[in-house]
Amino acid sequence: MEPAEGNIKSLNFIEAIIEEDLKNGKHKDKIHFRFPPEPNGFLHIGHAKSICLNFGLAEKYNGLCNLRFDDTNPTKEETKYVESIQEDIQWLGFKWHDKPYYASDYFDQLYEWAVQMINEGKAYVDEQTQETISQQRGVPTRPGTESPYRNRPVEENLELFERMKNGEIKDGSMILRAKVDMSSPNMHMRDPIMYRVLHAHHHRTKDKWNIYPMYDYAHGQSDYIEGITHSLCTLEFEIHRPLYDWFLDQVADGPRPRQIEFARLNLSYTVMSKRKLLELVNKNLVSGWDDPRMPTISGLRRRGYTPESIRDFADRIGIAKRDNVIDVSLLEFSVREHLNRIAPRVFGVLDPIKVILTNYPEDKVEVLEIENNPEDPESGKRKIPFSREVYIEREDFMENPPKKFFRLGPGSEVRLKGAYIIKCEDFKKDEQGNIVEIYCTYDEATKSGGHDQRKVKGTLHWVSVDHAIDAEIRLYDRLFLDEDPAGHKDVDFKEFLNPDSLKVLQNCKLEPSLKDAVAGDKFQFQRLGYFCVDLDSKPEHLVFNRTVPLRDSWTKNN
RNA sequence: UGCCUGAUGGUGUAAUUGGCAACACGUCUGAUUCUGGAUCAGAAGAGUCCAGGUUCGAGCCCUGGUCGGGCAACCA
Repeated sequence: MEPAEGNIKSLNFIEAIIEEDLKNGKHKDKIHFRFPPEPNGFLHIGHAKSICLNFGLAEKYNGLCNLRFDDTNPTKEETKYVESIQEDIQWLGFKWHDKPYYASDYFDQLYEWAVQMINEGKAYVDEQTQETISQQRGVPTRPGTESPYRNRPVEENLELFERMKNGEIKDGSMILRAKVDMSSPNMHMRDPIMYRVLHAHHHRTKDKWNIYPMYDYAHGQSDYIEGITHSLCTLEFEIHRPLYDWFLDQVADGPRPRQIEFARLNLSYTVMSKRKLLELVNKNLVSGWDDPRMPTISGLRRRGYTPESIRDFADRIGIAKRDNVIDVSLLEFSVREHLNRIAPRVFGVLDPIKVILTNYPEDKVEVLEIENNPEDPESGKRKIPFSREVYIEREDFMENPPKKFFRLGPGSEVRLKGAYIIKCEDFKKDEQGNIVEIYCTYDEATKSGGHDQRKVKGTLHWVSVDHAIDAEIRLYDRLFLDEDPAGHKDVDFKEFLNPDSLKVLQNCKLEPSLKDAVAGDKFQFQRLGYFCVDLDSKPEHLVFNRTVPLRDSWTKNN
């Protein structure tokens, strides 16, 4: 994963800014980033991009990165989300500076600054209705009109704001507004709201506050309080930057943070908004935030993705300002790449059909040695029992195979991997015409590792019937059938849900070494794909998730 | 019709003060393989949204367009 020597990865535009600043000695202390999630949902792969960016930059430039919960809206935020967010960041392998920070820790300071702004005539209490205020704000093409309360005396503002804080004011009946510019072409500058009245219980400050600051006011000030140097956010906040700077102007006298925007991640065949993901969860269209089909970090984790693969993915997609849609296959490439290196190879038959080796002794059991991972010489070997009856994959046999079918068919030969070359002599069908048993002979001289170098085109995975253990296997496919499910004006994204995104297979046959596998263990089921043990798995009922199939140039071309 | 912003192979990202458009994924060949995986070798694929201009020379600079994204929550 390290770039080859001489192949230095070029800087993205944010790194270019940082290096320029560093060169000019702009930052006296360490550069300081922050990742500021709102605890109102689980983190997804788009957040992973941002996490890798912020924490990654801190690592690269020997700086710091805070985790700060942007918890200014108690009506949507919950403790369970702050817990999952911390778990996900740590799982990805990043460490935040010091301790988790919270915007709510700054409510007192924010309040004081607001009072100061009132005193300086830069903020006022407005008591018009929401509709009126919205109307007065006007439209982007025409200036807004000023509120009749805009120039009310400081004393009055002070008193009213105090009453708002003390809980004497009804929700929605008064707000504190910054006095900026009602005629600005930037709607965010038309006297933005700083505080609203909310008699809501906050997950941390409990019932202390009856007013809560808005994002625009709280965010930049929080950055400033924490000494953030680079405040990275997504493109939709670009238009907020003048306001971000304006609020900073009101209080800052030292070095101030600089907001830089980059394009958020879009992934094909999925949705990436917390609102939509929440909807899938609430309507039970998925099993939860960590459903393996979800693009959440917890979903990917349960699906069998590794932190390394996600960080590698984040690395590959880069950072820029133009809108982008990354193909999910790139994410899949990253997991395969990592799992190929680390996942032990095992045999598992998803759709078993019995093969009987007619010339193999009835009671004989051979213990064969097979290497665990040809990609990893350190991984050693394991023992696997072989006997007269084995299961192979149903689709590895065809009664009338096409020309280039390298597997089993009447009269043809294949190798059972790690064992012998076998030849199909006959097969049996039931009344419905389904093949139920295949009869083969084995060639004793072709035992794996022996001297006979006879080659056959096909190699199959298999499991000894008497030694097989049963398992449930969950096969996942993309959650949506449309490349951009949320991109249709007239069709709800849920219309594009893939009805076959989950297939549960029972009575799959696995090699006995898998008996003690525990949740999270990852394997390559030879010739099939990468699988991991699911959270639901129990010793008496193993459950595996398919993380991703192997690349397959056969089915792709047929 | 206002403001902000972007445009480079199919996808994503590069291209130092203007100097032969590069890398990765994908695709296609071939080699190799006891995984139709992996690996290795190679190829095709853009002349940089358009039109002008400056320059010996423009993806980079200038002018004017076109197209895409965002902005009018007491959300973040």
